[in-house]
This record gives sequence, structure tokens and C-alpha cells, in this order.
Amino acid sequence: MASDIVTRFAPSPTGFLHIGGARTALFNWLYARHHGGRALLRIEDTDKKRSTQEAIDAIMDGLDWLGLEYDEAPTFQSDRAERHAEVAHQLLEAGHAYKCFATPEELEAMRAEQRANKQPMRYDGRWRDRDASEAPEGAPFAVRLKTPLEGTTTIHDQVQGEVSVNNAEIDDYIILRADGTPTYMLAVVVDDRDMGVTHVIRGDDHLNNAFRQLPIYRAMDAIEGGWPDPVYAHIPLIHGADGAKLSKRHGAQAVDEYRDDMGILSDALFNYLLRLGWGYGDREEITRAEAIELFDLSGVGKSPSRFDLKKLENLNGHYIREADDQTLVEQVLPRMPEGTDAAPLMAAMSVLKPRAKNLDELVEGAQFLYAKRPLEMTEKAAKLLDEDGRARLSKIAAALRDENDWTIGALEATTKSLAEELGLGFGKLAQPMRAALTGTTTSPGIFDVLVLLGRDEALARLDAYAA
RNA sequence: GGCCCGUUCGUCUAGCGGUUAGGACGCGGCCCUUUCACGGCUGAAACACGGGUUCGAUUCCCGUACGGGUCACCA
Repeated sequence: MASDIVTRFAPSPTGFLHIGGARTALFNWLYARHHGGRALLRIEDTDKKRSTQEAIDAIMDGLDWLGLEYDEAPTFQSDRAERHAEVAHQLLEAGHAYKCFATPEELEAMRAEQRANKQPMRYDGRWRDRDASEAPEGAPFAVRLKTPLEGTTTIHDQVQGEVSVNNAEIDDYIILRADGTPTYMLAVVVDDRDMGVTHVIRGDDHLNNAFRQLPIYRAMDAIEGGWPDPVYAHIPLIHGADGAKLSKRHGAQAVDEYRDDMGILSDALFNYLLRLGWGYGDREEITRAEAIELFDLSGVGKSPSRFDLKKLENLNGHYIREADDQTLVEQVLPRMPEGTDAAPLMAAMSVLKPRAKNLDELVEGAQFLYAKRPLEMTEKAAKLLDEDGRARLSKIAAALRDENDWTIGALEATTKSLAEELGLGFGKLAQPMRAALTGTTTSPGIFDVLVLLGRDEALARLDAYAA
């Protein structure tokens, strides 16, 4: 079902890929995929002072990791400055824009006065109707858009609904700076239009901008045609657990922190971000394929949502259990000491993964596989190896030493009959065994541990504590 | 401060005039059980407030409160 729908994600490369940006990217991508349209990427690097190549790489890397691939090579806004200026001049010639000779100091004074008088702070249009000849010879000027003075502008936002703003609220903002470079407001519109973007899906911090950008579309459409209004969808921002805007004190903000520092799986973050601010009935666990099938803007809520790490981790646990062992081993291995043998990890993965909520817990759970004798004991484990425990251990060790069939079934039968013989609950045997074998009080099933360690190593660990 | 947006369990959400207000995470209990998890069952937990409209409002309208966003020659 091919369609003409085109969406874009347009980050400015001043940092890593923010979790909020990732969700915006996700919604854009999903909308395009769902409708059989195209998903585009544009790097808004016009602020050369703050844009860095590292940031560009980090953003691309994050998007790639999340599985958001784009249909065309990214557009770099900085490459298009000439085109932006061209449009500004078209606007100027057609009388939809004008030269403003006000100096920055002059404008600052104007704002100070407005502030003092508790007036709204906006450009007062002082050069809107003045002729350029009134300015000093050769004085620098910025180009301002001549926005409508009266009436209202209404947008039919796919998320926010019908939103109207009085045109009087919108001042004549700058589209071309005194140095001839375009401002964001101009660049976005020109790029979106030239890229054929039909649906502008972005954070609702841009809602007000829609009313400022629309006049450019309309003016250009009047001048040359072919500049239809885009469809807007302003999605609510993500907040921290306390309801305030996501910031450093809320912990991880960057996608790569979730990946690298917290051991979150791509599938889990994808699913979590999808469900944050969007719902589809009772559905919670949604795969990429299902997301493409089910996603639409109609399911996006209007209120900001708070980021809940617990829920992310729960989802992460789900995807860890779903993942195949080989994939997990590949992701866990880099988190272990260099040169770690993958084989024991691979063998244990199926019993390790139901117990982990992130990749580091998988590493932790695998420790006993690689531990060297004498094992380091946790405090609780050491307590289990008291005199009684050790006495029981030696009986177990003796019984297992005679066991020729080192399989879960046989080991279990032997151990259980020993417990019966001794008139002890099975736990009385299993817990000291667990302590001696793993150095901890929590681990996969004790027979799994026995088999995973192998006969020789298991017996050696048992003997180390047998009385 | 002006303008814009929002408000269902602690959190993410379902609901779209009549429901015992549903699910998920988290929390409590129980079951399973060799530990920890997983899984199953179960409990506590919400319509911000005040007016309307209506036979009837969580749902529609208006205020209030609270929260958020935005007001640059940044993006």
C-alpha cells in the first residue's frame, strides 16, 4: 500500500540521541511505515557552533540501534543555506517580507520596555511599513516575514485537535539574519517542503511554531504554488518521574546510556517508547512488526507522560526471555572480562535469562560459571556452610561421587532419595549445595548448576566445604 | 506576565452519555517451588475541584486549581 506520505525526523546534532527525540523519531518512522510512505532524516546543523560530528554519529548510531532505518541518505540543513536565502528573497520581492534595520541593542531596549510594562514581548513591526531608504546608507538588516495582523489561524493537529491562535499574537519574526544566514523557522519550512514532507510529527514544544511557520507556506504558495500546508501532529513531551521536564537529575536521558550502562535491549526500549504516550487497547507487549501494523496517530494521547524505569525493566526482562540464547550471548560477552569463554555462557543462557531484567544481571547470574576455587562467599551463603551444612555436604558429595549418570534427572533422583534417607527436607540439602557451588544463595535450579559446572568442577567445589 | 496545551489508580494507559471504571508496571497476599526468578490466582489503589447541559455525566460546555509548553538575528 504505497502512499504519498512522507515524514521526517529532524534532530539538531548538539548532543546524543535524547530519549524524547528517540520517541519522536519512532512515531515518525512508524507513521510512515504503517501508511506505506517514506521516512526521512534531516540533520539540523545550521548552528555550527553547537553542532558536532560526534553528535551526528551518536544520533545515527542510536536510531540504527533502535531499528529505525531511513529511506534516503540524510539531508544536512547546513548544505541548503543558499536555497533558504533564495526563498527569503522571493518573499522579500513579493512583499511578504521586509528588511528590518533595527539593531540588536534597539530590540533589546524594546523588549526591556515591554517587560517593564508587562506587555507581551514581541517585535513591534517598526520597519514593517518603512522604506529601506529611511535606513542609514549600507546599514545591516535582517529580513522579517510580514505575518497577517488580523484574523486567526487554525490548525487541525492530528494529536492536539483543532487549535486556533490570533494572528495578532504572531510577530514579524526574522527569517534571514543580517549575515545572510537563514533562521530555523525559515529553514524548516523550506526543507520540509522541498523534501516533500506531508506530515510534520514533532514534540509539542513546537506547537506554537506551527502558527509562525504556516504563513511562509501560504505566502510561497501564493507566489509560486506547490506549497501546501503540511499535516501537523504535535506529540506531548516525556517528563521525569516527578513530572518535570526530563533533565540530568532524572538519570539517563540518552539512548546509548540505556543500551550501554543499563543493559536495555533495543526491542524493549522500542516497545516501551511506543507505549509511552500511545495505547492500543490492552496491548502491552508489541513487536516491531505489530507496531507497524497497529500504530496510528489517533492513539497518541495529549498529556505528557512520565518515564518509568521499572516498567522499562519489566519489559526488558520480557524481551530477554524472548531473545534467543545466541543473540544474548553476543550482547553479554562484551560485558565480561576480555577472553571469556562463550561456551559455558551459551550452555547456561536458557536458565539464566528468566532471572534477568537487564544484561548486567545476566553477567551477574553467570558469575558462578567462571568462578575460581576457593569461591568468594556472600554473607548469607557463608552462613549456610556452618557445621551442619558442611556435614550434609559431605554426605551429598559422597552420594554424587557414585553417580555415573551426570544428568539433571539422575542427579535429582539421587539427591532426593538421599534427603529421604536422612529424613531431611530437600531444601536442607539444596541450600548448602548452592552456597558451595555458586557462593551465593540464589541461582538457577541446583541440578542445572551441577550439570553446567560439570562433574569434576562440581565435586571439587562440594569437597572444598565438605566437613 | 501574554498566548497555547493538558488533568482516569503512585506510573503507563482503556474508556469515547448509562461499565461492579478494564489492562499493564510497581506494591501486598496466596499457589507453584531446592533458592532467586518465571508463571498462575488474588488484594489495595483513580475519574483534580466547582458550576452547568441532560432522565443520567469519567465522557459534552464554562470556570477554578494545579501541571506543562512557548514567547531570540538558538534550534
